[in-house]
Amino acid sequence: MAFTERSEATRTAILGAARKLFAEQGFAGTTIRKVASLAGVDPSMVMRYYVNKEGLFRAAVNLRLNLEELPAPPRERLGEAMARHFLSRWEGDLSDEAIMLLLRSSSTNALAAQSMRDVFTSQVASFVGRALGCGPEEAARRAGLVSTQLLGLAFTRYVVRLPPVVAMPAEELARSVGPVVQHYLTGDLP
Amino acid sequence: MAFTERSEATRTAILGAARKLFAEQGFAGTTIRKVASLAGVDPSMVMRYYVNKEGLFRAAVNLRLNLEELPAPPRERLGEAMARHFLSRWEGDLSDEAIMLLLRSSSTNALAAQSMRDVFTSQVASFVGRALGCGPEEAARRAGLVSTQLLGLAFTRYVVRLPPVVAMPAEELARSVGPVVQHYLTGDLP
DNA sequence: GTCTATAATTCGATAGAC
DNA sequence: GTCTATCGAATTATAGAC
Repeated sequence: MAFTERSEATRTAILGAARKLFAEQGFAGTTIRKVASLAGVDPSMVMRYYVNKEGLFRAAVNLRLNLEELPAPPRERLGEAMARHFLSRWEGDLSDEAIMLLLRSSSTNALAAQSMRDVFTSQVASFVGRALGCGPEEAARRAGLVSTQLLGLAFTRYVVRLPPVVAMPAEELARSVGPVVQHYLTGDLP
Repeated sequence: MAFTERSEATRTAILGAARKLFAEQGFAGTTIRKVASLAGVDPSMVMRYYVNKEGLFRAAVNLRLNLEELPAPPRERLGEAMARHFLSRWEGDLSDEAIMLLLRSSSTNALAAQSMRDVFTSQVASFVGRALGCGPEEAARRAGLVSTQLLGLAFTRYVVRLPPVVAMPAEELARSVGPVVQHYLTGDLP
């Protein structure tokens, strides 16, 4: 399909609104009407460009962790570097809508959970494999354990908003969680 | 209010069905009709006894971690004991509906998130304070960090169902995560 | 105590005029 | 490309008969 500039502007406005609402309210809580309203377009435009609600969600989910941007640190400081990388993505002015979207929706939406699995098996596990120079099976196990900690941090800080976890500055969290990630990366596995 | 035996049986049947469905489908995905159907009663009975959907949810949320049942282990094995306690609650035949309910609903429901905060500030933090004999502020910080790991484990294993985390037996997970919990309990804080 | 009937919304999706 | 009008389904919730 080819699109004119006009339609392209509408498409991106819809997508931006959808990302924001899916991230804030999850899949079920987001309605096509609200997305259209926030984007300033007619609800039928959403259907026209994205067919249905699932198509819109599928387009909105596009999480790149950009782990390749992480400057290769010495092996023994990899854990803290990873923790810092994730926290810096999540914090900041425009907080990472992609991860919040998956975090909020994967509890009740199969497609979101699948996307989360894809991200954390392909991107995280493959990064771990490259960084450690280990086989894919060991990389998957280590990446899985790393994910329990990093996703748990995101879940408690941004979704549940547990007061002591919210109160800690990102820098302090990176120093607390870093050694744990390091342990999962290079420590003994049971 | 006083209730007869007949109404009491209906009430508990409704509550059991509600717990199961809220745990599986979250707040938005659960409908009063489905709850009534599973409980084998008329939908209007649900309204009669629990006023509205929020009242039903409020009644269904009642999470006791039973940390007082945990036999006091030596201080240096507390981490693994806690990890094992949580995993043994979550695993097993009838898996812990209460935590799944909160886990699945707190992403998009404010009441569920509040309940999760209550549980992990009161029950977990107070347990940590007693077990370590430290002040409430330190206990809250340590309990918060412990929660990032334990909730993250539950989230990745039972909600996202990350393959490598699902594949590990509970015993292996306890041995992997135990030292981390131990570190948050008794290690240095930044 | 239990159930029928239905009100009042809301949502996703479609058809078609312009 | 954009919008109006609307369908059909599902939902929470209420009123009232039995």
